[in-house]
Amino acid sequence: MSNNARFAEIAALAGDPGRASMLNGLMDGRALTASELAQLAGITAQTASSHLTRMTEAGLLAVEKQGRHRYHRLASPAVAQMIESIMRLAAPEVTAKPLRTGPRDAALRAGRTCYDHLAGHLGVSITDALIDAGHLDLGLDAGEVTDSGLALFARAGIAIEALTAKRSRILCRPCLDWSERRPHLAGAIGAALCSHCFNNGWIRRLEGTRAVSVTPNGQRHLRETFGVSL
Amino acid sequence: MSNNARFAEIAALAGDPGRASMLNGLMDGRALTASELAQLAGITAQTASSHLTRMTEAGLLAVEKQGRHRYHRLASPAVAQMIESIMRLAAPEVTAKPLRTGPRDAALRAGRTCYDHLAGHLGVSITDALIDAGHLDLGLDAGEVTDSGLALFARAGIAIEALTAKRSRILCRPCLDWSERRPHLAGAIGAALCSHCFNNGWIRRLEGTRAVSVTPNGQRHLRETFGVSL
DNA sequence: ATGATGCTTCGAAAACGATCGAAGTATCAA
DNA sequence: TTGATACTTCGATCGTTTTCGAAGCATCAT
Repeated sequence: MSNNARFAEIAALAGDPGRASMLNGLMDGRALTASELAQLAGITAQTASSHLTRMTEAGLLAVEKQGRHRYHRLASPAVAQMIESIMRLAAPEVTAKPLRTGPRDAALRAGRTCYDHLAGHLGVSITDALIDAGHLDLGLDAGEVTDSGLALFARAGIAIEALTAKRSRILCRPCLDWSERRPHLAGAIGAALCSHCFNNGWIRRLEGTRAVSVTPNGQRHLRETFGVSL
Repeated sequence: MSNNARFAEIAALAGDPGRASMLNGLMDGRALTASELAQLAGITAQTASSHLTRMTEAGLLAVEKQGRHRYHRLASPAVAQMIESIMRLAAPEVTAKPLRTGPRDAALRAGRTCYDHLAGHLGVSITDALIDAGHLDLGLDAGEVTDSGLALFARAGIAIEALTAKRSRILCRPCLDWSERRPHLAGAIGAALCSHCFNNGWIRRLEGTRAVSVTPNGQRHLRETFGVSL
């Protein structure tokens, strides 16, 4: 198959509303079952199954069989990056007034994971606090951690040297937040910060969703260490 | 329209073989006429016209009217980035043996522009030379210019400070080369290096194509300044 | 075993989108 | 004005894709 045909095939896969919903649903990095994805996309199990098969064969998804469940996840960070780059074009003007989609997903808007970093009000608040304090500098495409930021992460016990050492991944970049319509911190630093929060019990995942809640302990640490007011 | 519908719409636009050809053809950053794009995609002018209209309305392309010609180009670097991220997934294994597509596009394989930086044998050679000499360090996602690299670019008259100052764009990153199946230098540095080569007459665009050829003068400078052997 | 759950395969109906011929508008060159 | 070129619009056709009901297979619980 020619390069161009493969290009079109990949893009076309992402170009169906049902499949697009599933891909977006997997953007938090977790693996979901076929049924969950079907419900998420608002289609029947049969339809979802066919979509999932096609996306797996094309290398977009990876499957893991566990008993009678089949867990689907994005096959690689490269897939997540493609999805994000499409999102960015699909995003309405950042200046558009934030339309509230209803109280149903208040928890998601408050805080959630976005592939491997933090998003929602939580993610944006942390990012804003870091920028305001001069620890971080975000452009449209890339970003940089300042010297004071490096010192801060070091004090917090996040080893930045280990991240910069293997330069296989971009250290610091912005990622457009769906609910807040503003950028939050992504890249290796964003991922490290997210796992740090999980590991220290600062945040907890709400059972069965991609939403996360901040524990009282986490609230204190985020305020004291990073100057985040939630 | 919901976010998800817009996401699917954008992806679907890139998911048609004809439109995919056009988008790829515009990846060198130039603006092409509707006829050129139609021929490139192997479709009639009518079909191309409808495709171009749709992509323009969706914000993927920008048009400029000049006499009876209409010049189409990618609407923004964000569009180029999306295309590249899809390309990356569509690319066959990098380990695959480089299949030669015929002598017809030998010039393109030798050297061409890729959106705003250099690609082909030329682009990869420069990148390799910089890496070998320890001026550059490229990972999968990101890259870094070493101190010796910064000094080298400064000596060559490329103002890196101006690029790092406005951090709105990523400075240095790899971009997968189609013909060489290996990464070449992209990002703000890649773009700066490319225009430097054009401005100093080191390379010249072959009339009506995205191919570039190295002038004798350029050959000498590239060898002496950057240690590139072509 | 028996029934329930999770998922896939098959097949047919329905919707959609790409394509191009034909005709129309706009610009250029005499 | 006349004819050529560049592009768009209209309309009809045709192939593809999506979709879901029905049925089948695999796993689990009892």
